[in-house]
Amino acid sequence: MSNQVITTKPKARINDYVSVDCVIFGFDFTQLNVLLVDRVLKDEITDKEKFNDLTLTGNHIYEDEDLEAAAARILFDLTGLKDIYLEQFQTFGSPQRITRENDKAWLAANGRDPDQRIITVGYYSLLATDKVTLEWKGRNVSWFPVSEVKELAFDHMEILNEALTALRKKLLQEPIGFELLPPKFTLSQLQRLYEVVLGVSLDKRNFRKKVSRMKYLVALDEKQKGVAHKPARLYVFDREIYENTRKELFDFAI
Amino acid sequence: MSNQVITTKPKARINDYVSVDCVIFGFDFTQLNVLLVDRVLKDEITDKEKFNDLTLTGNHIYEDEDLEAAAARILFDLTGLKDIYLEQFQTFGSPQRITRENDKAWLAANGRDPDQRIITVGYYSLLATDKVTLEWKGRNVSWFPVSEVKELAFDHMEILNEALTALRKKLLQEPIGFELLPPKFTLSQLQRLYEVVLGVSLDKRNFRKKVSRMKYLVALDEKQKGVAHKPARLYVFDREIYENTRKELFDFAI
DNA sequence: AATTCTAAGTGTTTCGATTACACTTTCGAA
DNA sequence: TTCGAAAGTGTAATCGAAACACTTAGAATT
Repeated sequence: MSNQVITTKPKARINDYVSVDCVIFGFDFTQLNVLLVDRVLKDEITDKEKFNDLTLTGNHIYEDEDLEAAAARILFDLTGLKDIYLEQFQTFGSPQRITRENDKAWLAANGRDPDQRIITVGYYSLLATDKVTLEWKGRNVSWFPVSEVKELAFDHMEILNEALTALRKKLLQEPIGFELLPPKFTLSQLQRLYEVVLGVSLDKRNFRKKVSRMKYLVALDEKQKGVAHKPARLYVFDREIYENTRKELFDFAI
Repeated sequence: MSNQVITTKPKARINDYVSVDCVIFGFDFTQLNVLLVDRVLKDEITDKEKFNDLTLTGNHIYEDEDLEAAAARILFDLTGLKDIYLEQFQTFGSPQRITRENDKAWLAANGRDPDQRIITVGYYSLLATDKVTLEWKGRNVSWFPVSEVKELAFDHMEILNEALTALRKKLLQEPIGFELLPPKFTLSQLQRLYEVVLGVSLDKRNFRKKVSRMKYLVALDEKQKGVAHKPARLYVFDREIYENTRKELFDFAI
């Protein structure tokens, strides 16, 4: 059986036992959202928005492809964007990852061995845009508020939970929140981001006092427009200042 | 060719493309050490203690085996110990992991395809003992001070560096230092552990003030014996108190 | 028995960060 | 012109971090 290669890259998978899954987070100034794909083909959908037919976006790894490159490729397919923030957070490889009957049935129906354990390298990514494809491989794609997702297909709920835990830890230590915001943002938007992701509420004055110490958060001579209240000042994150002034944390929690 | 199975477990590897590597750390009250294996068989050693023939301890994953179970198995083989602290820290899967000629030659000589990319799930483990086997699969095994290891076979130096970074981050946030100490230890030993692992020097009085706030660090009515100076009080880490009083950190570094 | 060596153990002050808390301002919309 | 809604601003109290030097207890030596 001949296999016509039409791209310049060889597209052979390294094997069927390893995949990369990508937990794509987005922020709409109100909630933290995650991009989910319906595993049922668009044509065949009967019962809309059943969470247990929703999955994270995953894919196999090609022969000459780095793990992170595979995650970036998934992202590019869904957003058309490159150079997106990506972070490897955990690898999942329990032999009993798939237990539910409907998951096994889906795998069998899609030509895979439901008892074959797959090792999945998990990445999460942070998007500052809500522009994504609405369809991927003939399947519906859409944003869901993380707080409302209670059940997903396969073990993807566990993967999402671990991604969220990793994101929170990271956010507590490094200024990655900016990856979820447009280049120019207000302090209230930034505060809301921290509140939503960490699940806490923060005092406005104390928050502003704290961020005013961060030199890499630069105030612009520019204000919000078209809002029905006092317009907020806009800020940018200056990566260069951050890289030059960042210091290691040595406040240990023994 | 028949293959006699003598254990009760099926010993088939899931495949040859995935492995688990285990970075085994130990602490001798003076230095942080790492357990390394000479990839050259004992019989064949000509030039002793060449770092570029030293490797971390890794292994394949069996069919019915969890990733962490595979790491625990490696540990058990080397120490005879179970329930060792284990932490998954990163998965390595670059297609160009092996570049050096001597590494490729070693793989070829050991019946493997030197150009076959292997995906390795990295765990680190913390040992409170220096008791380990001195031989593993016919190879020398020994402790080396982490600070003196500059070069390792394959990409194991990178893996060790990432493990060390992960260990430091973890140590800054959770009281895992106790895993590297015997059940009873002195405050000076604990301080030295933090200094060595984090690569800093700490003020004795401030350190003691800080740890005295940690309720799970329990002072015993017991002292060091046989030391040629004022004997230090012994302490234990009370895991139960820790679990019951631990609170999430919400001091974010924006 | 006295001396020496070595690490254990102990308190105070200064400084900076965290917390708690309420009113005025500026815009668009009605 | 008024109203609604979010932006923006300061102070006092408390807590933790950092800097810093001498005394004590035991083993080893004389």
